[in-house]
Amino acid sequence: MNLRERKKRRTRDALLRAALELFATRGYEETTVDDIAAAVDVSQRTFFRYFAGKEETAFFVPRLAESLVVEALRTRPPGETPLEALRRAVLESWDAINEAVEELVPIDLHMRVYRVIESTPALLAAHLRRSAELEEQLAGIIAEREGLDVDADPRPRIVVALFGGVIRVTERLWSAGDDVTLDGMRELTTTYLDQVGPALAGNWRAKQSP
Amino acid sequence: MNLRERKKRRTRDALLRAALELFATRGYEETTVDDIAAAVDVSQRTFFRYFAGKEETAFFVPRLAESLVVEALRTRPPGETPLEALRRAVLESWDAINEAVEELVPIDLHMRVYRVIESTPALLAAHLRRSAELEEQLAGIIAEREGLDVDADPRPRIVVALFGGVIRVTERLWSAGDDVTLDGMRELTTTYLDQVGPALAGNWRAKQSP
DNA sequence: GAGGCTAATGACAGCCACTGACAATTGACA
DNA sequence: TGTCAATTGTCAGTGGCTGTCATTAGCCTC
Repeated sequence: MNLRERKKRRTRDALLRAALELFATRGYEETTVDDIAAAVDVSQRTFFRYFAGKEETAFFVPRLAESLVVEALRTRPPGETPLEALRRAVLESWDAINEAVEELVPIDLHMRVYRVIESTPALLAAHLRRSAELEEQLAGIIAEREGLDVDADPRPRIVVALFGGVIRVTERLWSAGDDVTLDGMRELTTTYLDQVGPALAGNWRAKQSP
Repeated sequence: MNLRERKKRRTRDALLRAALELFATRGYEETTVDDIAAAVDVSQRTFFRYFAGKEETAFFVPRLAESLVVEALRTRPPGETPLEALRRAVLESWDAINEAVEELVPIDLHMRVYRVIESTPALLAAHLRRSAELEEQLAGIIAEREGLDVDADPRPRIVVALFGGVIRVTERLWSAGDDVTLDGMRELTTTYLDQVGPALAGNWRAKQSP
């Protein structure tokens, strides 16, 4: 890698970390692009040459994580049911995500930013749209696994929507709760995914959930 | 109602219709707030006194529709299962929605704006966030019906997430397709909701979806 | 129905996200 | 080392949105 390339990477990472740090401490809306640029001592214009917008910095790390999940789903054995494959893809890429993220920013910072995303309307909206795009990808992979046409058969999209819904409910609860660690999130996720079956079983009043 | 009140209502409606008309013909991003204000011959500042932002005009009508669905769910008989109640609440408030909307703007204009929402990233993001808020409300009502605590038991949120997911898949397909009528949407919705059961049944390869 | 009160409006200035254009700088490479 | 291309800074401008203040217009009382 060139000196030039290295310099660019360094600037980008510095901007990213400065932005996330500011978001986590001061809040997203309270941080201006000028603040971020000033923290790294570059012009505002340069910031926009590295990131399409302020928002993009907040989703830089999540995007990384998502790509790993997609990869994991692609390599799931074809014997598993769609819901099973999705579940395992998420849970088993957890460590790889952790590792990849840590190389970019401290995992703790990432977790704090995650909470900012959940609690900032503009960011939450963007997050949900990004999730919708991810679900579209996942549905495509599921359809392929099952030998179906996504546009002709609605079922792949429906299972993925269900799955995504559970994930989102989990994220929300996690970010609102006290245990804001990575393990806390993993635990919540497994618990909730295990609830999907019972939740759809019909009459809830018979047996209460634990 | 005062002359003052009537005048305000007229101004608001004029701004709303002008905005939607512009969005539908020229596109959302291509329409400036100044354009909207100019079309009604008021100052830009006045626009912002009626609407919190450009976005709000696009979601004024959907908000109305949502409130009717919430109302419908509240009055569903307690014997129905959660999914049943949700399904019927949506389908049976359809006519009421149609009526209420028509009083504000031509239904056809509303349908055209709906497509703009689905195809404009910024609006789609806002739409998804609003949907998430609506789902939160619906989950609360479901929990109440079943005598559960939403925060202790995840199942209400999970069913609503599934339901919402199906609705969103429907909206997306509808807005991308050719039959952009109200009846077309209603039909798609019933079809898809009927698919929920089969989609979760596990092995799809056995029986293909019609 | 004149006059005072209050609410709605317009005009203006300013902040912030973002973009295009051009000049200055800096690394790459012969 | 000198030339070329990529990176950066500066400047000017647009669009969404807000605060402020003076002006206007409906309302209500005497």
